[in-house]
Amino acid sequence: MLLQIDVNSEETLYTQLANQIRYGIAKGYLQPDDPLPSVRNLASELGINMHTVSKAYNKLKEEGIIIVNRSKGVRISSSVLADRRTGYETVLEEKIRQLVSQSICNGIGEKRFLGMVKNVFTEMRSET
Amino acid sequence: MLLQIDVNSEETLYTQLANQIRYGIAKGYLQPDDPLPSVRNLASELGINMHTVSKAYNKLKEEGIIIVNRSKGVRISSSVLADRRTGYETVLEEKIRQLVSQSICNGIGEKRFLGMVKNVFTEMRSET
Amino acid sequence: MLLQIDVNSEETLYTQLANQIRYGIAKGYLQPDDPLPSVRNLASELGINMHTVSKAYNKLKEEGIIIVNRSKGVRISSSVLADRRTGYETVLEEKIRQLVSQSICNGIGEKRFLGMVKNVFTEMRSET
Amino acid sequence: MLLQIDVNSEETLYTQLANQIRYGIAKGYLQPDDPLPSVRNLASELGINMHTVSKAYNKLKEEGIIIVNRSKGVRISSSVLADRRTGYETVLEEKIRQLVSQSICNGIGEKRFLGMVKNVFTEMRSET
DNA sequence: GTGGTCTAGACCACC
DNA sequence: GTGGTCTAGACCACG
Repeated sequence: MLLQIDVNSEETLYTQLANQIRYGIAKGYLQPDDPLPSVRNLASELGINMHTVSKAYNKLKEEGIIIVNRSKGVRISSSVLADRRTGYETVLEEKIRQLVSQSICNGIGEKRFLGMVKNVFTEMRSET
Repeated sequence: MLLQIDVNSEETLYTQLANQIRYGIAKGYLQPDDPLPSVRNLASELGINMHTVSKAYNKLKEEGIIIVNRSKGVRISSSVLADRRTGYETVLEEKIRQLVSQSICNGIGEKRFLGMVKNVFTEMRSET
Repeated sequence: MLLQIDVNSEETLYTQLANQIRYGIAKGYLQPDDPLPSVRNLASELGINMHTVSKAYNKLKEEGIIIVNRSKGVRISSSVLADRRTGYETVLEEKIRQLVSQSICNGIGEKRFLGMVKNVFTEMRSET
Repeated sequence: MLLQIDVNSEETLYTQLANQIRYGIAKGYLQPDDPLPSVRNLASELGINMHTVSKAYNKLKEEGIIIVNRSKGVRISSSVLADRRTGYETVLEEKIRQLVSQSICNGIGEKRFLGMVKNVFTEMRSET
C-alpha cells in the first residue's frame, strides 16, 4: 500500500499518516495481521522525522488498531474490524452531529448527505 | 438557546462555540434573523475571554452563517439554510471519507453508519 | 434616483450611501446642480439615523462632490465631472495596484481584468 | 523583499501587511514556495505585535495564498498564480464598479482608467 | 451600547 | 525553533 503525506496540509503529519492507515484498512489494502514498515524505514521512505511516524503508530496502537512489538515490528491487529464498537460510537455520533449541523447550515439536506455517504462506502468497497 | 463550553475538551474554545451555534441552527433553536448575545455578554456568561467569542463569531461570519454589525450586534443570517452549496461539498466529502474509514476500522458498517446519520437528521428535525 | 441601503453589508451605512451617490453621478442619474434630499428626509425615508446621512453628505462634501448650503439644502456640485483630477489619481493608482495584486494572486490576468473594467464602464453608460 | 507599514494609514496594520505580500507576489518579488519571515521575527522587525502579523498571515492563508505550517513556518503557496478564479470574480467586479464610480466623479474616464490599469500591470511585470 | 484593532504576555503542540 | 490559543486591557469607529 502506498502511503504519502502532504506537507502543505493543515493536518499534522502524524495525523495524516494515521488517517491513511485507517483508510487503508477500511479500503481493504491492509488486512488484519499484515505487517507495517518499521518506524525508521517508513520515515526515511517518506522523508519525514522518525518521531512523527512513531507518534502516528502510537496513536493507532492506543486505538487498538495496530500491534507494536519490539522485536517483531508493527502489524495490523488481528481483531481489527471485529466487534469492538464500544466507546467509539459515542465519539462517532458526535462527529456526525457536527458534520450534519454544518451541512444543514450549508443547505445540504438529508437525502444529499446520505447519497454522499453511500458513495464513499461504495468507493471503499471498489477494488481500484 | 443554551450555549456552553468544556474547557477540558480537545477542541479549541472558539471551535466549540462555533459548532454549537451551527448545531443550534441546524436543530432550529436558532432561526434566521435571530440575534446572538453580544461578544462581551456571551464571554462573561461563559467565563471566557471576549476575544475568544469574537473569534468564533468571525469564523461563522466568514462562513456566511451570521451577520455581524459593528453597532447593532450579531444575528443569524437570513439566508442561512438556503441553497448555497458552493465549495463546501468537496470539504464535506473528504470529512465523510475520514469518518467512514475510522468507522470501518471500528467495525461499524455502512448500514449502521447510515442509521446513525438518519438518527441525527431526525434528531435535528425533532422539536425538543 | 432610488437610494437603498443594506443593513447586512459589511460596509458602514454612511459609506454605502456615499458610494451610491457617487455611482449615481457616474451613471448619470444625478447631474451637476441636481438637488439631494435633506438629511432628515433621506434619513426617515431610508429608516436610518439622521447622523448617518449627515456623515455621508459630509464625506462627499469634503471630496467636493456635493455642496451643502444651510438654507438651500444639498445639491451636486456644478463642477463635478470637471477637471479636478489632482490628488485623486494618486489614491486611485494605489487602489488599482491593490486590486491588480489580488487579481494576479487569484489567477486573473491583464486581459480578463481589462475586460471587466470595460464591462463596468459600458454598464455605467447604458441607460437602464 | 522589504515589508513596511505605516501606522498613520487608514488601513489596519494587518491589512497593509497582507496587501504588501499580495503585491510582492503579483510583482514577482515573492515566488511560489518562497519562505516568509516567522511571525515573531517579522513583528519585531516592523516593531509591531506578533498577533498583528499572525492575523495578516491568517488572512492570506484563508485566501489560499500562503501555506502555514505549525513547525516549519510560512511560505508562498506553490499553486499561487494558478487558475483558481472561483468566487473571487464576483467580489472583484463589485470593487471595480466602486472604483469606476469614484473615478468618473473625479473626471477620470474609461480611456484614462484603462491606461492606469495597463500601467500597473506593466509595472508588475517589470523587473525592477 | 456595539464590534474591530492593537498590544502584551502566557502556555501548548509540533518537529 | 515554529504557529495557535487564550487571557487581559486599551482605544477607536459606528449609530
